[in-house]
Amino acid sequence: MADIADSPPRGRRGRPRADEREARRRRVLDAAFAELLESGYDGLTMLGVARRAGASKETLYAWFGSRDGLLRAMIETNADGSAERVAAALDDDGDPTEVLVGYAGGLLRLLTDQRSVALNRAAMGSPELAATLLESGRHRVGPVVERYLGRLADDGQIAIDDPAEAFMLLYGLVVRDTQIRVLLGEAPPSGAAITRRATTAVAQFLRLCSP
Amino acid sequence: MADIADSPPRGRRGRPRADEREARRRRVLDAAFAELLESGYDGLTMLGVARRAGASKETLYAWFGSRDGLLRAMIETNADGSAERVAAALDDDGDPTEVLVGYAGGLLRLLTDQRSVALNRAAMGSPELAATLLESGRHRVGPVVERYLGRLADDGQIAIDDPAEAFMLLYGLVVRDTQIRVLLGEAPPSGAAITRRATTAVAQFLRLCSP
DNA sequence: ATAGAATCGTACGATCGGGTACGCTTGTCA
DNA sequence: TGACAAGCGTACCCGATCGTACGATTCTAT
Repeated sequence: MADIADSPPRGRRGRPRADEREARRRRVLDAAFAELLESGYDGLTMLGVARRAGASKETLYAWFGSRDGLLRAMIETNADGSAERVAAALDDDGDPTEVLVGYAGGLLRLLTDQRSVALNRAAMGSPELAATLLESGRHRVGPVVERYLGRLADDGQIAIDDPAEAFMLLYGLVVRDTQIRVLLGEAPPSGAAITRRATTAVAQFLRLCSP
Repeated sequence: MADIADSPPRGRRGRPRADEREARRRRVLDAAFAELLESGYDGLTMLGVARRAGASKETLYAWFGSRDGLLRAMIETNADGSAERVAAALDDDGDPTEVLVGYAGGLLRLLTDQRSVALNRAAMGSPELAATLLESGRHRVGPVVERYLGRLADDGQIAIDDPAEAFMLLYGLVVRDTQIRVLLGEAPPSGAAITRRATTAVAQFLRLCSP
């Protein structure tokens, strides 16, 4: 239902100022996300996006080349934000438990976030998109976490053999099958549930990582 | 590539014997799975299935009513097999560790099985199918495992508060993000990797479930 | 043998979405 | 102020697929 904010006047046309380009692009991507949320991968039509964004089909093709190009742009936009948030959560010299709980909560929130869910669902419908998502998402975030865990191990705070293995363990304890369930239509966990899960998962992780 | 075995002679028509009906139905479902595997949810067309099964479109509509009806039949067929296998794995009075390792391996194999993967991907494209999958899959298997864990707890073999919670913990330790990765196109784990994972996961589970 | 059921093959109508083309409008910049 | 770029609206083509219809064919049952 949520329509686009009408920042540019209704009949807006003509050559835009440079700073408006960026806003326009965001508006189009927002519209695309909204369409994806409401109608799913199949339901995402170029005409629908264009209408919702107050743009024309031809503009979309000029900017993104094709429907897949639009989807790719959406994935990359979303991944950029995710990677930044994860890196920020781990860039903290405080108590490892707290840092990890913060990261774990963020991870759960991220994975069950509306946009991520919609994109993951969409990616299941196209091998190319799936590869893009895997590449720009998991393969970019994993190493960051592994480095952090490696540092903890070097400091003797935890005892692990392999940072990658430890990362997967932590991931499993935190996420379990939550993401799949949400992808299949279950309601995402509440904020309280996320906090609870993050806390117990990190506790279990630390318990498994001490002699 | 794998084409259909040509049990019924090429030009086969006319009223079939009763025992052939069942075989025919399986052939059609097999063909549908093959199409789904190769071409995905969007690529699964009634004509394609009909051709591959050596049947006609009209027959498919007579049997399944619609494209969604066919998909639903596929999900239910697959779920029946899965539920049976899980129940069988847990119907064993032997050493809990061994039983759990057997179950864990079976679970991983199940979740990364080609057909399950294809069906899960398909379900992401349609809320109705997703609900069907969730209902006939997870919601049917979960309670079985929880009952088994509850029995272990009653016998004092493990210390847990809530069987449901314990089930989720075990699930997380076993599966981690394996299913999602496979859904997104990564290669499924090898048999050896599955065994390894099942063993360590159960060990970790038991370690977390003892005072 | 004969009737009739099940099914094939094929054709058909309808809808829908991707992608393209083009004229008209409206800002920006020189 | 005038030229030009950006973009809207709309119409159009094309291909694909769902679902339906119907005659022709071949097997089973009586």
